[in-house]
Amino acid sequence: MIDIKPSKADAYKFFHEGVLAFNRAEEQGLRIDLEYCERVQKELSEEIKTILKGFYQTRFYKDWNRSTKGKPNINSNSQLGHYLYKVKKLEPPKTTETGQGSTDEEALESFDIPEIKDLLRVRKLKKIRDTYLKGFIKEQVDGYIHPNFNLHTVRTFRSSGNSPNFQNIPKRDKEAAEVCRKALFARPGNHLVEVDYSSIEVCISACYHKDPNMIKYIEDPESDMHGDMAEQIFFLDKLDKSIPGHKTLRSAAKNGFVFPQFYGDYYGNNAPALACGWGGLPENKRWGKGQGVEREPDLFLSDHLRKNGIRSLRSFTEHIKKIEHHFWNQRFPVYNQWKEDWWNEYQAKGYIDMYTGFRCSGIMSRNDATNYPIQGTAFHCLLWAFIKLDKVIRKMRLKTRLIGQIHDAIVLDVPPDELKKVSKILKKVMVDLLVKEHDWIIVPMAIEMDVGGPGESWNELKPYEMK
DNA sequence: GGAACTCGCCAC
DNA sequence: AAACGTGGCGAGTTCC
Repeated sequence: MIDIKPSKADAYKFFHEGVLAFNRAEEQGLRIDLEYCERVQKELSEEIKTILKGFYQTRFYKDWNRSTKGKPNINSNSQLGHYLYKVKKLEPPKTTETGQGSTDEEALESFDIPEIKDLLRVRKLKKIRDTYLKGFIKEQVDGYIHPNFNLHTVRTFRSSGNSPNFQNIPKRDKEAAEVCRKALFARPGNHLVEVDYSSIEVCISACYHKDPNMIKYIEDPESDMHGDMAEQIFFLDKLDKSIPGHKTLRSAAKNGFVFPQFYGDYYGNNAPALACGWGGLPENKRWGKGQGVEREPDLFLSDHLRKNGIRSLRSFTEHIKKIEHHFWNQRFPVYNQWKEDWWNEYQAKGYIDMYTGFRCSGIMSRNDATNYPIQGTAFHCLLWAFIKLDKVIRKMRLKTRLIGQIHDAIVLDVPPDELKKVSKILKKVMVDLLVKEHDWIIVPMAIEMDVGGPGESWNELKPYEMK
């Protein structure tokens, strides 16, 4: 069978159109509340000052100060590392790429030294103040920022962003997300809208490996891959879906096992991450009674695991090793075989081709070779929709503006009287047309939309019923 | 005094 | 046998 794919020329034309569409979005930009940014910067500076005032009085700081040749600097992680690991001779919980004792949040938290908690708090506040608020102010012109989107910087042919980077504004950390996103708005009276593809990398991976079990998970709305993995990992039965801890355990399975496995991680890293996810680690290599999330009233997860013969990280790791084997050999064997075949093909040819006509060459690891096509192609779905939407919106002379993009999501500025119409166009273009015009998309695609009220910030978006 | 590097941390 | 993919950016540090 002849495999018809877009050519490199098509890929070039596609990115050329993408650059133009992104450029129009950059020109639009989004509104920032400059006064808010400046006020919060000052408030953060005050809080930092107060924390440091106390910190400078501590024995911890004075010892550090004495042991450092030259000017002491509390922003210097190399000084902190020197003090903790050379002067105080603490054992580094982990090391960096270059073999130095790590001073990241996870490493520092393991010490339970109150002064270090202050330093971590300061680090977090400075991140918000200096990377985000300061970045917005720096790039602001007449109350608008114009984030840049690039198509020429990424090995996988994804996009990147800068000045400011619109693609890494805090979201998971509630405090940081609120402070940063409260600065950003649609035009006065308009809705800020964010529409994203659901699990797009999982869908696109299925288009490559065509694993029937994975396709079933995608097609059946009643099925739940992460829920199933949580059941298997934590010895839960079906009834457990109604218990309060289920949500925690499901997201532990999703973020501690399933996604890392898809990126090429292994059980040895998954087990400690999972144990953190339910609250059994890192303090205890062996867990006692009454630890972790409550599985049901008076039955904690540590007790539940003990009942199933898992009393320590060691036995939990063995358990996860078996689950990994099952995951790739029983649950998704076709995906597993595809990874093997794909890797062999790369080794034979020296490059990999995507459905979208792009070719990645150069030295790649096993994980690279299987991750790149999925990551790139997933983004190309978004880009295809972005280009199409840009055309449709202009042709229809709508006042709605495309203003940015975050790999699998599009951000728009929408007047109230266009909201309903735009939500229909989004569904039509991002789902119906995308699938119709790409014959290699063999699974259903889905989108979700969040909308802010008129005049509300990016922090206030709520789910929107698209119908 | 700037380029290049390291580290940490934000996003998907 | 080996062992998590892609970026940007601020601050500190080192090199020239």
